[in-house]
Amino acid sequence: MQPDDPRRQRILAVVDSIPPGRVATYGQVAGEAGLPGRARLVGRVLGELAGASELPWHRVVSASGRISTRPGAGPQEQGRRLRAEGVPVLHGRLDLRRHLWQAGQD
DNA sequence: TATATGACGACGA
DNA sequence: ATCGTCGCCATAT
Repeated sequence: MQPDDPRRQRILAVVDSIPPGRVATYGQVAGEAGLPGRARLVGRVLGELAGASELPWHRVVSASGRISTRPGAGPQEQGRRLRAEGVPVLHGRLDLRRHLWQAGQD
């Protein structure tokens, strides 16, 4: 996946549009990016950011309302950032009903 | 060329 | 609610 791959560009643009205090699922981001059914691709792209980004990558969670596990301190950091903007995270979980981003509604 | 492995998700049991 | 299974597809080996 090249840095200038249009799919990657669209995915990052969608992530960048998620407002503070709200979260989006991997599948939701994929759909908004014009890549329905490619949730894994979203996770893959975010993984390549490796924190070296200003993008709100922490606002992307799984469809089950959980912070996806991964090696390292990523998950903990994600929970920390979400709580910092008003999204309660308990045991790696949060209430999607309450914080899911309604695309195209800001 | 072939298999394994994921920041995933929908479904059925 | 939890667990397998399967579809998905870019990368790594």
